[in-house]
Amino acid sequence: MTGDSRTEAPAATPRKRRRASTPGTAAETTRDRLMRAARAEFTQHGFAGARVERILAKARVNPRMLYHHFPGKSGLYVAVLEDALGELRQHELRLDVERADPLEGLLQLFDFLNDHFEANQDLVRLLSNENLLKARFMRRSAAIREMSSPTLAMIDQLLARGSESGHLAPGHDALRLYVHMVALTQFHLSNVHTLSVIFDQDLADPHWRAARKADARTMLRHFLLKIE
Amino acid sequence: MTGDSRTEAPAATPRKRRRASTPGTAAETTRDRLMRAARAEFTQHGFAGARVERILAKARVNPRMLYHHFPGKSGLYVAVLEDALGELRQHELRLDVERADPLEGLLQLFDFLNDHFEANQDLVRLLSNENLLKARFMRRSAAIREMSSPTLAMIDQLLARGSESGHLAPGHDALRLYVHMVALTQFHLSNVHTLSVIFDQDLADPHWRAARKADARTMLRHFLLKIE
Amino acid sequence: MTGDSRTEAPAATPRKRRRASTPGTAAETTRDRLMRAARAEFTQHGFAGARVERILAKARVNPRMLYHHFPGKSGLYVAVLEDALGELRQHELRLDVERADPLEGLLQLFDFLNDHFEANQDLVRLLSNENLLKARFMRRSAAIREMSSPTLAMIDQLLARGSESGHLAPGHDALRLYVHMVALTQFHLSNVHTLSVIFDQDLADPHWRAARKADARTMLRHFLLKIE
Amino acid sequence: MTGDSRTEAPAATPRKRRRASTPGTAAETTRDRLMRAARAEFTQHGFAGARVERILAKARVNPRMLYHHFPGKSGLYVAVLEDALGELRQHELRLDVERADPLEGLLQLFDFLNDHFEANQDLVRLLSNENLLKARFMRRSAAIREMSSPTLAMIDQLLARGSESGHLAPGHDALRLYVHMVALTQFHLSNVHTLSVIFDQDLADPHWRAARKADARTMLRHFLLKIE
DNA sequence: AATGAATGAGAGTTCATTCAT
DNA sequence: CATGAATGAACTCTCATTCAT
Repeated sequence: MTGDSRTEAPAATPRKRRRASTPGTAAETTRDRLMRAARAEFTQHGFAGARVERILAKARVNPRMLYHHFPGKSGLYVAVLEDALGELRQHELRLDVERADPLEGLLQLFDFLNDHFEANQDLVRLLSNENLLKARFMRRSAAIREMSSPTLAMIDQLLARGSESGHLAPGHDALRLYVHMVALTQFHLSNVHTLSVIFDQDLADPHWRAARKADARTMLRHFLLKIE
Repeated sequence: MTGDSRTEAPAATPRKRRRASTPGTAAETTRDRLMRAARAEFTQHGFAGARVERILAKARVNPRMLYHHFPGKSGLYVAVLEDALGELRQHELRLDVERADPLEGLLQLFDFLNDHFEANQDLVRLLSNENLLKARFMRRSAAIREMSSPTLAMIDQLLARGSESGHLAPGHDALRLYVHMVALTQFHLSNVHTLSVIFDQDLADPHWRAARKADARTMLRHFLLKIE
Repeated sequence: MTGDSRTEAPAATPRKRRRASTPGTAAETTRDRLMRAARAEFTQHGFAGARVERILAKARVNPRMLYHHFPGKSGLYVAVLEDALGELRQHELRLDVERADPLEGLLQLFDFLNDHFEANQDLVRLLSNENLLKARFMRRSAAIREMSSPTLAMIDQLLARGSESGHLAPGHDALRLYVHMVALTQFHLSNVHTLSVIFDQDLADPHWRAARKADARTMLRHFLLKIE
Repeated sequence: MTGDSRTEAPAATPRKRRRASTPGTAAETTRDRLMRAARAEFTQHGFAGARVERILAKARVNPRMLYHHFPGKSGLYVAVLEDALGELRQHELRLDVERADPLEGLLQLFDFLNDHFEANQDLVRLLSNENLLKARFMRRSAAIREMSSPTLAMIDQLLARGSESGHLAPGHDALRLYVHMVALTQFHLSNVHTLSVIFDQDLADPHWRAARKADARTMLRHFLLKIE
């Protein structure tokens, strides 16, 4: 562990800084290389399992440089977390909430979440790991709290319009709905390996995933429309 | 935090014999103390973050004894994992699958899972961590695979009887259904801290949890009954 | 290390004690089993590399029993050493020194040494290891010093008779001759593995050994007969 | 005890580069200090008996640095072994094989070996210990095999020239001859302590050694010239 | 903006031996 | 004559970080 006297200030702004950072290009900053390497390392090994030395080697960077750009291992970890969550929030907001059909809008959100998590399993692993740390680092990042709020507002709006127009059942709660959605789009990813071993089936198989998604989507639609 | 004051027979303990172990007695064997301490430590810190020294201290046991009873840190970890999963499987099987009404049976399973995970968050954290390790250790345990197989069979049976009698929609798949159930009973737990921070609400609140459970239960019932 | 306050008394008499000890038989004393196991262990791993636990396991004996029969690891080691050397000396004395032809007698001794070492590589390894320990343990054993003296006397006698009769060159020294003999019968054994690796040839091959022995024997005969 | 104040280039150092290393200078690199300390430690205690901690203390080096420069205890041990054997081979090759009189050449080799081993008893002990380990580590070192091959070739050449010219007996084998030579130059060293104790005489005494060497040299000359 | 050897605390593991029974 | 769990010191090795250059 490190001490971490950092309390608020987001040591590393997660948005693109300096020349758009085209990854893979030779003209990648030392800082960028560190971030990329760190993301891979933290994703693969979690915070405690991650090795600074491996990050350094992968980024082909001198130890001193890490401590020049970041406060230390934890600082780097926070930066990576902010970066990954930033990407999620940034894309999430692209939905046209104002005019979309409420049911369709919500299902679209579901689809987006499903596909984003499947495409960015880094993020899923980072979040899973961060929860195991009891959100110790996330808690300190103002940036993360700020970037999350719009989502619930959007859902709220869709639910309101939907229940007003009678297309959606009333009484739904935005946060709860969001949690259900994420549960149904993230759980099978944050547990692929264990589930695959336990039940001796490959849950990473695209067909299996497609069937699962269809199930989940159906479940959600019925839930939103529930009459009874 | 987690509750587990279990003293019962550890379903999965293929290692040493345990001298009649008089459950509930104060006389706890060294091995038992190690297991309890290890479970707490691995639960709290994950495998990489766990410290053998702390386990030893908590169990008031000499370093050598750990290696007398277990092959090492990993061996101890696997034993803990088997123990925790064993408890789940053992109780799961107590459900009366044979005679229960299919829908009721499945919802009963849902209730059981929901309550078991909420009562045994140790297990949830262990599984979450083990997945981050890509099920590296679980993969070695035949015991875990074996103890898990009856679960799907049980669900299969209920689904079959339900669709035959026309009470349940046909075409459901046992594994997929189980994954949905676990998603809807585990996700909010394996992400409490992160979600609570991100949305600035306490997802550990009993009322919130009760409401969430009701939602999930409804969602599941509709899904099972779906006619469309 | 252990302390070893033992200075003189040979804790363990190496000669057969109790019922002739027929090795391999079920009626083998605990002490015998310990000796057999210890000899194998010390032979294979040397003193520092030997593990008390392995000896215990191999002898199927309880730790306490080792310390009942021996003062500890070192005591056991000394007993093994005495035992192995005792066997050598005991056989060596069977030559008829009084009447044998001097040259033949000495060559017979050479043959005996050659064959005994090849047949008892345990002993060779034990001696090699003991020298690495600077004869630390051997030095303490009065038994070993006592059992060795007859050999030189025997050689002396043969050399004397041989030089008197003119059959052997004069001026030979018993100890030096003995050292030459042992060098030429033991070295290739106490270095088999290294030499085999270094020169990429199998020095354990019986043909190679036979040729080597013939060489050595010739060398020795010429040496004893040298006129020049 | 052993003398080796060597500061020359370590013939066998296939690892890190050594910055021009100005031989003879007081400025000894960390790696050099480690090697020197390790050589002393492994020589004195063998591989199993050697303590990394003592090497570290003697070299005044931080634990981490050992593992920065070497793969671990075994790696360090192998490096020491290569170093010591490298010195032997390097000097061995300085003999003028091409032009020397065959008999003189071989006796010169004998003299060199005798003196080198007496002066570098480190090497003798290392080899003896390595054989007890069944050449486990040496086997991994290609460097050692490579550096050793010229030796036999050299002997072969001398034997060939000698038997052609009729000065040496025909039928000699290079490897066997080398083994005899090393037996007669190394055995009394790799068994000094045990022999000295067993026969209660000081085999380290220079006079004794000189007489022994003379004996061995004679023995070898006669062997090479043998007509019979 | 960059280097790479150095640090010391602490990681997991293993040792020969002894205690309670 | 026998058990096997217990001991604590010491083992090899690894950690995130910083120093001298």
